[in-house]
Amino acid sequence: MAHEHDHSDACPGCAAPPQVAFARHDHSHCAGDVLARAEALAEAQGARLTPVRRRVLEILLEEHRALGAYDVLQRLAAEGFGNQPPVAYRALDFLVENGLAHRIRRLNAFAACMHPGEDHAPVFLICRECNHVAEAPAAPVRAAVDAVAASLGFTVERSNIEAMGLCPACRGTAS
Amino acid sequence: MAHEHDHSDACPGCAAPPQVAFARHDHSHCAGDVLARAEALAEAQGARLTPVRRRVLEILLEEHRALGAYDVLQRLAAEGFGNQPPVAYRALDFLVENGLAHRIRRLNAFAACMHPGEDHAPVFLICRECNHVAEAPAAPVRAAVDAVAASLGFTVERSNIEAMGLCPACRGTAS
DNA sequence: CTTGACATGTTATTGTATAACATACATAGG
DNA sequence: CCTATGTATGTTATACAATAACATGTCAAG
Ligand SMILES: [Zn+2]
Ligand SMILES: [Zn+2]
Ligand SMILES: [Zn+2]
Ligand SMILES: [Zn+2]
Repeated sequence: MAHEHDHSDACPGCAAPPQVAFARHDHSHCAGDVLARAEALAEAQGARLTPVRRRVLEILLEEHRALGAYDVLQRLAAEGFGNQPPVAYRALDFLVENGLAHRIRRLNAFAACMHPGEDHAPVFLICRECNHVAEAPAAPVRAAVDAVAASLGFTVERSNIEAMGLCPACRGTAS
Repeated sequence: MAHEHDHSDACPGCAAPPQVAFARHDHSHCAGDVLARAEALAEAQGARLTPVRRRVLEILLEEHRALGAYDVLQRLAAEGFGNQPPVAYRALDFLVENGLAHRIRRLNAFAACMHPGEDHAPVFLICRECNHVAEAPAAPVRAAVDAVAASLGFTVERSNIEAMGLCPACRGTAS
């Protein structure tokens, strides 16, 4: 489980962020679901989801938002894991490398992947007001990138597609 | 002029990068052209292209590649401008803000905009071998991003679209 | 048991970016 | 002319992000 408490109760980890996500997903259970899928995926790939790595993934899922490496590190240290930057960076890099998390370059931060296993080329929508990050599937976007790259003879291997703007909640408030 | 020397001669600034860009543009004159357009654009927008700012833009154009803020700073200092980080960051931020340069987050670097004034949503193609960066127009990509954002009620204001991969030259070499 | 591969941990350093404040310079209003 | 105001530049200092290099621990193959 991603949380130490019953998920059907008020969930501090999930409910905490005031900006409760603009994506329409089952927020109260997504963390647990994703973690289960992530475990299966790691197993299938022969990747070892060790305690630190797993805990980092859980932390990202519990927060349900983008966290800086040092934020993660702080939590790890409080739980008895190493308290030096490489501990966090190595675990985060592992997760990114294995498709279990993403790096949000605009924020110098990391977020759990909400669709592990599904071969996806995600677009990240970042609200400039509440800082909430949504991971949206974007096959068409990736296709368009590939097309323009191909026209220049460039071969795309990885891509970061990040958009800043206003989420529905914050756009309403701003009026 | 962007250069102190006659551009029809061998141009150290322009010819230097071994990887001569995979985009098909007139490299020997693009810097001068872009600078001229940038000046006109700044004028039109009421933005003041002061000596430092202009010099930073020239540096980016001369190198014709993505430069870190500290690379730029080093050159500025060598020419008698301030030698502290904010000097470079402020000029670079100004250029980005006014559409005269772009920030390549993946590289923690900045590059002159090759199409100033044209309302463009650029895609950056970054070669992992030679580090060359090409700025490709990408209206279809931006449209796709807008579409997925709209479906979630998100309003896109700015976007970073960066792709890592192999440029034509390096793909040939790698074989 | 020894070896090798890999994960974790630590120390130290490098690289990137901004806060806060001081100074210069223009230009508009009195 | 002179001062107020806005904006640009410069400096010091610090915060934030990432990696290099090395030491220790763990486990499984040979
Ligand atoms: Zn949740
Ligand atoms: Zn928001
Ligand atoms: Zn050139
Ligand atoms: Zn290349």
